Amino acid sequence: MPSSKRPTSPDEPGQQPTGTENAPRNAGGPAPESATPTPPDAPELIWLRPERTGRGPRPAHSRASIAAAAIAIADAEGLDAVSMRRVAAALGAGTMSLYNYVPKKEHLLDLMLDATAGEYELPPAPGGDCRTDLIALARQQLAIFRRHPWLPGLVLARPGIGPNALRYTDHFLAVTAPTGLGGGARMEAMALFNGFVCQFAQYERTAAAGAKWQAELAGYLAQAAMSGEYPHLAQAFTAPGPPPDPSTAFERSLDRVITAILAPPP
Amino acid sequence: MPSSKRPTSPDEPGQQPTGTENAPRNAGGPAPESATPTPPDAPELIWLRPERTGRGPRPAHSRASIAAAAIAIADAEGLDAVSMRRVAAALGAGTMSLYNYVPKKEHLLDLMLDATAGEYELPPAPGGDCRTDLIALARQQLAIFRRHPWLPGLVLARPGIGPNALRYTDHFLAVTAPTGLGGGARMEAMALFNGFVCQFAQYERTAAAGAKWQAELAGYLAQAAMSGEYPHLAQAFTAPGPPPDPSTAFERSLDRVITAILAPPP
DNA sequence: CTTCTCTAGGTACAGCGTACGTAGAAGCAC
DNA sequence: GTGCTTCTACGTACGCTGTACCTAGAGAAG
Repeated sequence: MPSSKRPTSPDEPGQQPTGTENAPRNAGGPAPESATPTPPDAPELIWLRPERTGRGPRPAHSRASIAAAAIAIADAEGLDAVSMRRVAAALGAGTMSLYNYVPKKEHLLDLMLDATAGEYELPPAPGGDCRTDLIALARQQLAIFRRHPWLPGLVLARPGIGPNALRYTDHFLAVTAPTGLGGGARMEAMALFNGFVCQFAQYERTAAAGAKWQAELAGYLAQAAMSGEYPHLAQAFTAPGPPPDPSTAFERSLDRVITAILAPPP
Repeated sequence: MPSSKRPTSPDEPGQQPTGTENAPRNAGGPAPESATPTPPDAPELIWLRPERTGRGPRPAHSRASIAAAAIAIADAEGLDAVSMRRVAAALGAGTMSLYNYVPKKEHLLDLMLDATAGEYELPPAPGGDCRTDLIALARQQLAIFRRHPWLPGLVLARPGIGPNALRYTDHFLAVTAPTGLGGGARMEAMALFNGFVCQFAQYERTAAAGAKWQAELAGYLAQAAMSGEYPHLAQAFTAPGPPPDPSTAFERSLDRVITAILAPPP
């Protein structure tokens, strides 16, 4: 595959994901010649690779410390500042040494993703009222997203599942157990729930990104409404009554989402 | 701005978006010396820049043709194949000529985004039943997303609003007018609605991305459920009853989302 | 001790976005 | 018409990216 640089998106659906450059290795040969540096059947999912095989010298770093270093950079300077060189330098390591821990940059992102999922403080057991529990969970999720402005974009682009994300999933399933919904339905509900919080955080982030951008957008919208091409938009703009309070927008929409989740299956 | 390469995300919220390299130009000087190549107050939003000023030679290309070329590349080879060089070559133009039409690559993405929003075939007036109209709209949206597998990722990363997106917005507002909700509330409803469809499409895309990846994920999940660390996950896996049919997952969740939208304000 | 496997890290390459500068074409004022 | 101005086209160059490949050397297994 000649094209490199696939920073966020996993891959296209139409073509084989990554097997192209691994498959031809030892293809057809009965004896695997000499050694196997990263064997062809190595799992794509980083969580399926053991962190340490216990053979050679002890690694100088851990997945946790690598993730922490990358997160620190992303928090301070944005996700685009997280390059392999940058993270390696932050760890005091050579650039290519990082590749001993993380076969591809995507996996570094996976590490970051799951590390943030470890920031949840989940109660040992659900509180009892499903709606209350879900609201508390959503608020905590939004807080984490706000703490790491780059996170929503990453979550939306890469549906990764690491150990910490599993802990979260387990908690969500526990909280929604009283609904009587089946496991599959509750997973779908979780997707809806997470998706909403994540998108809200992402919207918040871009809205806060720049006053100029927002002012321009408002101007463009107003101009469009005035043009007469978009009558309903114009009407929505000039409608009577107070506009909805933006500071409670999250709770308001969250309420609708939870209602949708708790509704009985059709 | 030393850091370039910001493929999808707009910017960090903490720092000024792009004014850094434009502001110092002619700062304090009373007379604007000589010419103004891309003046400092040029709008960030591409839709606020006129496509043609009518002075020099006629441009050889149009925004529409540029967007079409970029979309063709993205459809065929994925969003990462869309580089300025690649698009310019597809147009038969020199790389840097593209920058006469599109000041930054982000704006090229905006063009692509709005071009796909032009693929909706919207009826001249709402059909009458709000739920029916919304279901039809969601199906059309999903169809567009499936036609352009790279689209969900882009939409999730960049909340762009061009002329075609405005047409869509206007239609949504028209369809939801009978709900009695205010303009702001209907905009929030639209965000919820679009977000759901987009995330669903994005999920579909990654699920279809590779059999190996999906198999590994399933294996990892099963192993996690077996480990005893995630009791509710395990229970959800072994629960009795048929798992929900994946082929109707979209309609099922869409139904919940529409219910949430149509619910009266609290 | 030998051997084998693992880690650390340097070098190199193709490709990216785009700043900058030059050459020439087309519209406007006269 | 002439001349000025403003636009378009595009080559070159820079700093950055992910990562393939290779060489040493450390440390456990036999």
